[in-house]
Formats: sequence, C-alpha cells, structure tokens
Amino acid sequence: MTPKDKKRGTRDALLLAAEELFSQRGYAAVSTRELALKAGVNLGAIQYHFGSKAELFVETIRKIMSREEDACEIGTFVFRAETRKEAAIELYFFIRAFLQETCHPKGPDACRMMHREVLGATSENEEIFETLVSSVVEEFFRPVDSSLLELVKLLKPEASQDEAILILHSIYGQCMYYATDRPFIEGLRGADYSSEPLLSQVGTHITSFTLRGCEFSNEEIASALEESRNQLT
Amino acid sequence: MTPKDKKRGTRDALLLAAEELFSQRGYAAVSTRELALKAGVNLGAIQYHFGSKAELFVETIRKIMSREEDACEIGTFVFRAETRKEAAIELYFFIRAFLQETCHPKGPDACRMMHREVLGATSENEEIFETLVSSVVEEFFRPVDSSLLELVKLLKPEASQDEAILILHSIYGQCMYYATDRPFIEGLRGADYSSEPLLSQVGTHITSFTLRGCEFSNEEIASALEESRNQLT
DNA sequence: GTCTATAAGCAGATAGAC
DNA sequence: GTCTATCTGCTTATAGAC
Repeated sequence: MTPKDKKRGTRDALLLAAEELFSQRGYAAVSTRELALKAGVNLGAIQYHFGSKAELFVETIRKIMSREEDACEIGTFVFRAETRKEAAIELYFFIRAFLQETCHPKGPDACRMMHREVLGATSENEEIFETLVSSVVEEFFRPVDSSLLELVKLLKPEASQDEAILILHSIYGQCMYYATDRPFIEGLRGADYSSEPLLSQVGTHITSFTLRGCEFSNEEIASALEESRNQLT
Repeated sequence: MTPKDKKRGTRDALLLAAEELFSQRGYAAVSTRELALKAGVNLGAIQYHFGSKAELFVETIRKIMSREEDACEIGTFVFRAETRKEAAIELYFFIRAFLQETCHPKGPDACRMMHREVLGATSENEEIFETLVSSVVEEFFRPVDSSLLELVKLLKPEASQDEAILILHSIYGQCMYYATDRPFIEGLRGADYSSEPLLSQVGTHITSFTLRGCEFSNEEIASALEESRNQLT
C-alpha cells in the first residue's frame, strides 16, 4: 500500500462511487448524500470538486469512456485488414474486446449507464446531457463506427452502403444485447453470461454468425477462427 | 366523440400520462405532481386510484404489456411451422411485428422503459419491482422464448440446444438494438429508422441475415421472403 | 480542502371538506 | 370521486468556521 494509495484524493473517491452508484441505479435515483457516504467524503466535496451533481455525472461518463479506450482499444481500433480473411480475424478481435469490456462479471456497467441516462434524457440539466451525448457520439463512436464500416465492406464487398450499415447494426445489436440485457438473459437462462466459458462461446458465435451472414463458407469461417486463436497466443 | 370519450376517467388519464412520462424520463425523474398535471387530474387521484407512485408504475407496465400482446400478437405467437421454409416465413412475420411494435414513430417506448427501470432496479420499492420483473419474464417472455427456440431448431436442425439459444440471442439482439438504441442510431445516421421505408428494410435485412446465419442459400432466402410478401396481401 | 449547519425547495403521501 | 391544505422527510446547494 503506497502512501498515494492511502490518500487517494476525495475527487477520485467520488468518481469511483459515482461510477458504481449511477450505473447501478441511474442519475435521478442516487442522491448526493449517498454518493458522499459511499465515497467516504464530506457532502460539500461534490460542490467543491465538481460544482454540481450533474457535472459529477458528466465527469464520470468521461472517465469511463477514456478508460475503455485505453483498456481494450475499442476507441482506438485501427483496422489494417486488406483482405477478406484479415477482416474476419479483426472482426473477431473487435467482438471479443467489446464483449469483454462491456460484460465484466459484476462491476459498473458503463453501457447500461449510457443507455439509461444519455439516451433517455433525464429531464433536468438537459443542455448538459445533450452536449454530453453529442460529444460522446462524435468523439468516441463516430471514429469506431467509420472504421467498422470499412471492415464490413471488406467482409462483403458487393454490399451497398445501406446494406453495409445494416450489417454493422446487426453486429452492434448482437454484442450490445449481452451488455444491456444481461440481467434479463441470465434470469431467463439461469446461466452466467458474463464470464468464461460462456463469454468466449458468445464471441465465437457472434463472429461466425456474422461471417455466415456475409456469405463466408463454413470452411472460411473455421479457418479465420483458427487463425485468430493462434494470433492470441 | 362519444360521452364515454369525453369522460375518460381519471384513472385512464393517469395511466396514459404515466406511460408517456415514465418511458421518456424514467421512474425516479418523474414526480407525482407532474403526472397529475399532465393527466389533467388532481394530485390525490394517484393515491386514490393506485395507492402509490410505484403501483401506478406497475399498472402502467402491465397495461403496455397486455396491449402489445393484443396488438401484434407477439405474446400469443403460436408458431405452427413444420418445415424449414415455413419457419423462415414465420420468422419474418415475427421480426416484422416485433419491430413495428417496439419502434412506433414517436410514442411511448415500452422497451426502453423496461430496460431502464425493470432491468436497472430503481433502488426504492425493490420488492415491488422484483416481483414485476419475474412476473413479466415468466408470464410474457418465457412462452414466446420457448416458441421461438422451436422455430430456430426448425431453421437449423443440426444445431445443438446451446447453439440454438445463441442464434435466438442473435435474433433478439438485432431487433432490440433498434428498439433500445434508436435515438442513438438516428443521431449517428441522421435518418429515421422508426418509420417506412427504413423499418421494412431493417426487417428484411434482419430476416435474411439470420437465415444466412442458419445456412440458408440465397435462393431459399429470396423465395421465403417472396412468399412472406404474398401472404401479407 | 474539509467540515458543520442550514437554507430553500420539492418529493410522496394523507386528512378531511365537499 | 375529487378537491385543497398540509405533514414529514429528503433533495441539492451554500455559507462560513476551521
């Protein structure tokens, strides 16, 4: 335990507590008192360090987004595939990274948090949240989206722009389902989809299902998946 | 305008207002005062007719669920397909109905409402909400889920139970994405995915993408889609 | 920077007149 | 059944001591 670890700064403690509480129960349902209590800091610290509850929320989202970029490179994925097969391999890596990042066993769930708050618009502080949405979309999602669209065009070169977008949505949808509906899925199936071995099975399934959708043959799919596994070790 | 239409009952007015406000902003962010104002009824009416805000919410969900069952038969879908091709046609009808039900142009969005509240657990009234979740899962989703699983097994008879479930999740995920992430998609694409002609294109895409995932040939897919369209008229 | 005390307002719920 | 007035408690935010 380093000295820095002991005195971890009330600001960081607040961000940590905010990440957990907001993602679990939503912006409106969490009070500043509860945040301060969980963080083990004084109530006034929120105003001192962030100015308001809404700005603490914005900082929390920003922190999560930037960490996710670092952690699994979703945000900085630069696809350098030039062939159909290379594209298939990179697709697998992307799906795998996406699932691992959005489905950690228990921890705070940034994806559901974004859904609940940023897409839902929580009435108060509308301007703040709207700015947040568009900045997150433009700074974070748009670049990944553009890269992935190019990848899809490699996977299915004969697809029109519109069709490529629909395929992209099929990929997002399949992945996001596990991020946003996990509690529901686990209730329905009575199984834990947030950890191994199911998480790997899901990644493999989504990849092959998508490749089949892009008219890959079973042999091409098997070969791409095998090469992906080799590159992992 | 019938007399009954004029005097529409404060209870119904409250349910209507609740449906709109809760689905737009979530349970915690909507106050009872605002609900009463929007419904054009007295504040006390909520306690009189429902007992509490939480019970009004439960009734609102119930109302939406039962209406959706009636409206598009998602809840009462009985698949009677016996061949691969019949299964493909019924899959198309299901996807179409699901999209139409969850993506009405503007109106209240039951799907996002369920996501935000029922999956997220809004802290207060935990028991009430937990009961609601399990009753909705068991009464409403489980039957549809079982039917659809049989359908998937027809589409891909060689699939194991586990694989059939993963395919089912791919179908759900692709559809739900448009229900839950619509505001986000429309921001990213600058297009309206909640109405024609895009909604139809989405339905056709998801169907053919899924069928391809189940190893249908392009000819089989085209023929199934054509027959579906014929049965619609 | 961190604390206590408190302000100012809104939440859900209730009592009781009509 | 519908209304008004009101209770109790909790909310965010601030002022000012240390």
